Amino acid sequence: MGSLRTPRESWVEEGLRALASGGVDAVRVEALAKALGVTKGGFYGYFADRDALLEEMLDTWEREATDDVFDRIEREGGDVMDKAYLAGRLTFSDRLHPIDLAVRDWARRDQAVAERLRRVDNVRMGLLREAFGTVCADPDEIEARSVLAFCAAIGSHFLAADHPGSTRAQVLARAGDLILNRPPGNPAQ
Amino acid sequence: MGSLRTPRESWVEEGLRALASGGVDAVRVEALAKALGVTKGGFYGYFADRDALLEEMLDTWEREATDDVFDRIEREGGDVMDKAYLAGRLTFSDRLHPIDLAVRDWARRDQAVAERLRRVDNVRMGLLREAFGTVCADPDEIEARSVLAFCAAIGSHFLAADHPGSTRAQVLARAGDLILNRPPGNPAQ
DNA sequence: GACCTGTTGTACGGCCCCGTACAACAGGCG
DNA sequence: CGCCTGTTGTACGGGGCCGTACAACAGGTC
Repeated sequence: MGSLRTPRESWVEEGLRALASGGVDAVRVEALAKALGVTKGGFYGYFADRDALLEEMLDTWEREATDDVFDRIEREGGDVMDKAYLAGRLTFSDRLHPIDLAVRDWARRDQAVAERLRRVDNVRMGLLREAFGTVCADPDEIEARSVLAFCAAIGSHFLAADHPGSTRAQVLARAGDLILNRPPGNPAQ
Repeated sequence: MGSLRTPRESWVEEGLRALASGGVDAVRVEALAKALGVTKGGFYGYFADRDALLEEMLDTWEREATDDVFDRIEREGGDVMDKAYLAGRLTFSDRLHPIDLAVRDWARRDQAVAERLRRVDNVRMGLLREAFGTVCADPDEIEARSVLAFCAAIGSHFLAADHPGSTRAQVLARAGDLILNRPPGNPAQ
């Protein structure tokens, strides 16, 4: 029995790489094959077609962005705010974040993807609500601060403006202070 | 001399429509022609190639998103905060906003587009800084609140989460209160 | 009406991609 | 070693798109 020279996961992995760097339209079977150093011959042994790969890529991303993050959080422990920070760091990791942004744009044009993203974002918002629940009591304010934090995290990667006299990181740190309703200059994410 | 049956602007307009609804990769000469009810025959009389059209689409967008907005603001008058609100309403109009989001994603993969977006976002941030300058004095805080407002505006259109018990608009209104550091329930954008 | 000028339709070559069919092949097993 | 099983390379048909060439055409002008 011949061994799996280019296993299923390689295609998914390479697909996610293409998605992250070029968007959905960059996920093309023949291009992935070339990137893997093979031809597309073996691809159709694992996947019915390109859509099946896209589906499985989304499965992988959804699992990594929710279950895997939760597992990691549970293992590390800490208080609710620590957990939210850790979730943020895992979500905006070098691996997940580019995929996240690509999926977000993809979701604008594909209803099924939008549905998946909704599930993932709801999980994340749940963590944020928990965290902000330790800072204020009014549910509407919790919701508003959570959305603000989430939008800042996403939006800052789509915002192209300069900040004369400071770095993006400094500005975001200060924005974090505002969102958490605390004086400037504290330890932060 | 034959008249311009499908003038230059038609192509640009249809291109922007395709960009807004499907991203750059949806801007294809033959598809635009079909949408315009003609063949691509005339296209290459106006444009050297597809890239020339993309360039001109970006010119049009950049002008509408900056100069045209400024002209309108100057004509309408009002105080600085009113101007910022009006700029926001013009920027997030049904026409400009979908284009804006598509350009934002496009910019992640094209350096020249990123440069244009940077110019446009800098103009917008300038308006926000002016507006927040009337609310607080610390430049760092002005910057942080401006970025927060901008990120909320962009990010809320990439965020897929639900808000149990309230609408996205309500949550954003409350977030606006937080950004402007005012008590909830005031008139807002 | 004949003519000119510039727009449009049609046809083409080239390229890239999808999905299929099948032959070539590598490695484990008898 | 020869067989078997499953992976891979190659070749193909079909489709979409780009950019070019040229013929057909419509609207003005004389």
